[in-house]
Amino acid sequence: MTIQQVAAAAGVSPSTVSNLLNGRTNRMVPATKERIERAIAELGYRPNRAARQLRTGRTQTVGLIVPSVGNPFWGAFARELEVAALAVGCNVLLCNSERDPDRERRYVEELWEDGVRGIVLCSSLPTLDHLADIVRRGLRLVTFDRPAQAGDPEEVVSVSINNHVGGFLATSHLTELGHERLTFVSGSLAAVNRTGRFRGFCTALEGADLDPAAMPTWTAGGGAPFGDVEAAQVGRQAAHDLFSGTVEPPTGIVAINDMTALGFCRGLRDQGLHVGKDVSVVGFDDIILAELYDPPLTSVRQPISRMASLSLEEALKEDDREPGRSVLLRPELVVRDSTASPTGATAPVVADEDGVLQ
Amino acid sequence: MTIQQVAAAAGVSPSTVSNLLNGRTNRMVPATKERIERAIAELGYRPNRAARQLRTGRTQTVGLIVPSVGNPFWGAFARELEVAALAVGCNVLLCNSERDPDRERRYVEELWEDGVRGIVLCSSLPTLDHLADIVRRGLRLVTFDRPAQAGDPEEVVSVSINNHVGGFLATSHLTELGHERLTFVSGSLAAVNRTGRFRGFCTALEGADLDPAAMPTWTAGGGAPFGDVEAAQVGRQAAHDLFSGTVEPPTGIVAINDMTALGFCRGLRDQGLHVGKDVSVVGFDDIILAELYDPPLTSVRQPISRMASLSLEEALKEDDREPGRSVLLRPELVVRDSTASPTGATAPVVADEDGVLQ
DNA sequence: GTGAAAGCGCTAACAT
DNA sequence: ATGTTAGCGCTTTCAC
Repeated sequence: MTIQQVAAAAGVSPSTVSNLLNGRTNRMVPATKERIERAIAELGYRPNRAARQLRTGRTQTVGLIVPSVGNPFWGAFARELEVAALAVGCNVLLCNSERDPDRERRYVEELWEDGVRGIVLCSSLPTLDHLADIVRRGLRLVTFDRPAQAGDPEEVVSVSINNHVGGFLATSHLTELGHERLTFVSGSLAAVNRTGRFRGFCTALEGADLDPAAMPTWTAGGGAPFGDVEAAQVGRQAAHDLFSGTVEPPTGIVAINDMTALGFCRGLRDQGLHVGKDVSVVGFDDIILAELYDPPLTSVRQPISRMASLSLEEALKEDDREPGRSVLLRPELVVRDSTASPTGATAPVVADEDGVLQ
Repeated sequence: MTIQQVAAAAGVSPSTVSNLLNGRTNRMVPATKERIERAIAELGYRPNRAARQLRTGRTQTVGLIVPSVGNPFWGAFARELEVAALAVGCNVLLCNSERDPDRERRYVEELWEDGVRGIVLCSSLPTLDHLADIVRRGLRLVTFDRPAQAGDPEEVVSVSINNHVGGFLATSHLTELGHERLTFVSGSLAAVNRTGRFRGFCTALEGADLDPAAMPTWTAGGGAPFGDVEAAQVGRQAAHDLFSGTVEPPTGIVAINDMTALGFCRGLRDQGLHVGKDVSVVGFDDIILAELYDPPLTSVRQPISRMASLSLEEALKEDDREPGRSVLLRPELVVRDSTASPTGATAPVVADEDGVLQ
């Protein structure tokens, strides 16, 4: 089934069919349009993408590179992006980078050669140096959860939440409950979003007249930089380390994400401690399992649906770029049962029935 | 960067370069080979896919259609499939069907037009009628978790666990613990894998001299057929219904998957009941969160890594098809703390440290 | 062992 | 308002 056959069937030339296919219907008389449309329908014709792409150099595909779809947060985000893409007739090519710059580079090259319209990149690595040349060659790159950094190619746009605010919300929730010994638990901090959250943690502590430097700290064991799937393992390890050492352990935890938070809760349980009673835990992302967990996890929610459509929109934009544009959305704290005041009494919190803090 | 320029730089014709690119190195003298390879390296040449595909009609892409990557099980599977694909230089195009036949059909058509080598389909719908014509036109279709059914196009191959065995393992674990009132909790049973699990449930009951028909039943509320993301909601609703009615509730639950099981646990908690004490719950899939949950969830594990590589392999096979081939792998029961004997005493179970039943 | 040439299906100047 | 035409970059007979 080619455009030629359709043209023959409709008694017109291929270019007229092509014009119809590309929305230039103003260049033909309605009767012609109708004839072609009938021919297309009858023959069940669908244009060949490879030919189209070879000719125009463009595709209807965007690439999505996430650290790991094994992490439900990225799964959920991928799904939202796909919904947005579907609505505008676009495909999504999904890749897992495991936050490995080499692998990321390889995927980006691959996607670029595939002719993707743009790439939504979710790994938040400290620099984009490994991708700079491709961006300079014209790749439209959108970084998700990684605001533009000094040194980034200026063409890159970004969509993320304000991680500083997120870290701040999580932490001040704990200080307001009366916690004075807090620990920020994360795997490697070598990701832009992570340092943002950590800065928010420090800011909130200072706002509560607490000294960040005086807090019990935990650092992911050397060697293997944990991937996203191992996030839970990180949390579990942290709980073991923090509660079995000689240092007085914290009463509240801010975790880098929900998987880590849930792993931490698991680690607490390993030691017979109770989340929400002995220790308060705040997660980040508000994945679906936060609500399901026992106890339901207090978490900082990211508006992923909105973020997905914004990311897609940016990834598809043609040339009217606004270089270096960063969109920062506001996260919201969802208070559930994993946090309470350190004495055990729950502090009064005003929240709607979905748990969103007012 | 085109093949012409490489040819010019190496002082040969495009066809010789093409021969090299396609592994036909036996057709040229080693010196030529080397010269071309140097030219390719120096110019940083990479073949244009669109042109290649237009010419050959083939791609290096496989399609993957899952019910929803929002469900961590599918996220994990997608990741495994990608790993397998990466190893053989293949791309994966990921789609969420939400188990909607129309959407599925649309995606399959889309992928087919995109020239994918094959499609791995994970939705387990009762029939493949909506895809029969495309399969007949040559689409290489692999159904995951959906053994071939009577009426399927014979070209379709399948990879799945033996769901009957899985349902049996889950259920007999409970009967061996002494449970006599069991309920199978699932959303719509209109999926092949689901009926298999349910049959295993019945078989195990009969093996324990219990009458399936005498068990308390629960059926997903009418109207909206729950999608995969709503699986947790299904479980929660089931817990509410089963434990607030006039019928004597079950002491053990076999859930269709872990998300539903976790939702069920949440629902039990809503009513002040304790999983593993008041009620035993077995899930299915062994997603990463099963292990993290409180209490850790007993679940039927699917060997997804193995299943992913098998699926990919089948999807990529050229013409040497073995029509109707079904690969059935054996699931294994992972016993954790969400199951115990109805009296509250834990029955002795022999398991290795990872919880795998011996 | 290597090259010339045709053409995959489509689009977009450029005619008319 | 519609048609003619020249490729996009590659593969693959078929010559030599």
